Amino acid sequence: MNKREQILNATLKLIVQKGIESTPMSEIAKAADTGMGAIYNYFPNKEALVNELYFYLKTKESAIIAQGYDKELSVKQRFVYLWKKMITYFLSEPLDFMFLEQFYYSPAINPKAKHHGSLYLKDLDEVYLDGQTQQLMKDGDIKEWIGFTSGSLVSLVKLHHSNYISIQEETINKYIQAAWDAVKN
Amino acid sequence: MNKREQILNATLKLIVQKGIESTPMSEIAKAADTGMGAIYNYFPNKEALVNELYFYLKTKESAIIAQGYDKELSVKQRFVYLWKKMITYFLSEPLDFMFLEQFYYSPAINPKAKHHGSLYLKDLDEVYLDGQTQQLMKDGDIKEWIGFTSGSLVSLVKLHHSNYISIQEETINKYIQAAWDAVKN
Amino acid sequence: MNKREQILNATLKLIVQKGIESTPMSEIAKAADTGMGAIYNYFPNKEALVNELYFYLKTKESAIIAQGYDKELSVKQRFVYLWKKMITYFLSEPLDFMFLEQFYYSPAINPKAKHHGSLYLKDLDEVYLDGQTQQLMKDGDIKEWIGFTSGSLVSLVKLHHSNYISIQEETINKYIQAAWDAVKN
Amino acid sequence: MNKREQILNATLKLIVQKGIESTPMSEIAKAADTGMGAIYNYFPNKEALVNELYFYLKTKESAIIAQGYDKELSVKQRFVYLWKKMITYFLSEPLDFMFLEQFYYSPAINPKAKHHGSLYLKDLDEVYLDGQTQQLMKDGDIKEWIGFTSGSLVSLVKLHHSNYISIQEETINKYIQAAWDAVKN
DNA sequence: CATGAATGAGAATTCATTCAT
DNA sequence: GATGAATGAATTCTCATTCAT
Repeated sequence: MNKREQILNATLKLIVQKGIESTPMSEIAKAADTGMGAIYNYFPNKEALVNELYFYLKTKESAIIAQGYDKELSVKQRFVYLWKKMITYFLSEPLDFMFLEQFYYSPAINPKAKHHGSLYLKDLDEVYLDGQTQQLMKDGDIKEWIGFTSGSLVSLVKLHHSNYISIQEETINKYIQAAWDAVKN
Repeated sequence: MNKREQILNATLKLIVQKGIESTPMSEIAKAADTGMGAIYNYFPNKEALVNELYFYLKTKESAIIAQGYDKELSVKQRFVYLWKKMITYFLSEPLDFMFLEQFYYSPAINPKAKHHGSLYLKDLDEVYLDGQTQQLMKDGDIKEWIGFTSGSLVSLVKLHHSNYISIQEETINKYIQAAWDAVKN
Repeated sequence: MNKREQILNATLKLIVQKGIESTPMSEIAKAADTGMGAIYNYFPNKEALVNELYFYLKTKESAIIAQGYDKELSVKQRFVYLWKKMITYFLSEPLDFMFLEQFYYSPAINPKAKHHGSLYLKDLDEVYLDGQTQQLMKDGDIKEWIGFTSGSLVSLVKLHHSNYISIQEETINKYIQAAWDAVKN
Repeated sequence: MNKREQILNATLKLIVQKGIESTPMSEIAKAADTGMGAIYNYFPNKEALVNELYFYLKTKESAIIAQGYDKELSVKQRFVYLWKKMITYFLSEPLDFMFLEQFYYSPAINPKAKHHGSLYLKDLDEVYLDGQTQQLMKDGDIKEWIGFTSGSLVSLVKLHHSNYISIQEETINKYIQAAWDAVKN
């Protein structure tokens, strides 16, 4: 892990725990094991650091979800594959998940960084498009349907990380099936 | 509107627009049309103000959703009624919605205020319980199923308020039907 | 006790315990069992209140010390009487003593109130003057000698109220005798 | 003089002149020729600053009084030496003296800092102990006797710095002799 | 007269950012 | 490049004083 990533990860951990404004640059420096000045070699200021962190995590998320993805599978198989990848990732990386959730609406994240949020949807777009073309899935705006599915599944992760429920590996499949029931024709 | 609510509403508006830490108490006072000191007569400090705002909105949400609710209706009718009420409320009150979403995970909200979040679920609980008893709905943890449904629908509101999509009255029914398809047997 | 004295005594207690600036007018009002506005009927502002308290205590001190004083007694008898009166008073009224000690030098007390400090010395002045005239006591500036004696005895009260020592009734006489040894020819 | 001492001395001067609460940190910073933030590198907060100042002056006092002290001298010589050193120091450093006097009882000084007050008494203790052993001085609690002597002499310094009297070099000896008369057998 | 809510100036403290080393 | 002490603007919070009731 290079110094830039050290800084990003230290920032992630501290910000999720204490919030942006309760996390001084000095503490980030300490946690990243550098001096404060060094941070300013990689990021022009605190705001940029936080925004780049958002971007960094979104990119990471996309990469992980797309990993091992096989375009040749059936619509339903791809549907299950992608959503399962996402849930698994978010369950295994609470900090990543909580940061992204918490700052989705935050004015601390500028629109440019936020926009990147939709990049990973390309594969998903295709699945839903194919699903509609093959009459397997309900008609309508694809962005809306993806949001709909995503919301239901992410919601479970949210409850899990809030300690209201404890999601098990086997229940994931059940809920992905339900998500499919919602969108299928 | 009494002074306490004036302050809460001014706080809501400013915090959603600019974030907690970019909203000085002095600006809240100005927006609420009081002196700064008056705020401290109602709330011991800024943290408490934000937490009470969270609590206040959760209470408001519960009240609005439960309004006009008829326990005698069928499971499906109650399902539709409650979720529609929620979506309509969140679509009509973007500030309320964005605040609650944004601070769900925030370390700025303490667990006590957060806990209140689940209070309004009593009616929903009943619907899902009845649904399972009558074999109309899939088995499993009710909290999980409510989270699942809620997530899918809230997600649409989220996209709407992010200007990615524009939800119309008629599409709401379509998505509530899909949410039903997900949970029904 | 009239309201003015209620306020003065509440002020005394709170200020000795917590200091002037850590004692808000609102707390004084509460302790004096009045509203804040009432205080401003008796004292134009906080500074005046504190200064009048100083003056009030100095007057009280003078009155108590002079009480039962008999000018016809011998120099030594009067010396013992007055200093014993003073020590007894200061031992029995820790708050009075601590306030006067603490604010002797304080810039919070203006010179006019402070000046009053020497009023009660009239009787003492006479004792020392008579003592010098009768060649019983050492020559020199009377203010200095009174200060000298006063310092030694007050110091014991100070140690007592600081819990470093515990002065007993019988030891008072011993130290007044020593104080006499210091000034006698 | 290092920055820490610059800050302590600026604090001393301002606090004696205007009192703790009328001395903003910003003014201390200006007087110490630093930024406000720098003060907080040396002292965690204002209260700590004042307490450390008390401790600093007590330590300074001890050091100065003990300077050049010769344990081999007679009891009386040592008695005269130590008290003269103390008076001379307090006469030459009005700020040190007035600060220590003013805050002896102040709730602004915590017991820990105050406790240090008695450390310098070790040499004095010995003098009084030897004096009693050699039957030169009156019997009784040594802490009380030291307080007694100290009080009488300090009182003169107090009057001097209050401009009620003007102590001269030659009169010091007179009063130390009187102090000796008080304690001698 | 008495009350105590409201005001807002003023203080302590924090922390992003700079820059001498 | 890296460091972290120093800066001082900005923020939270307090509380003396006023004044409508």
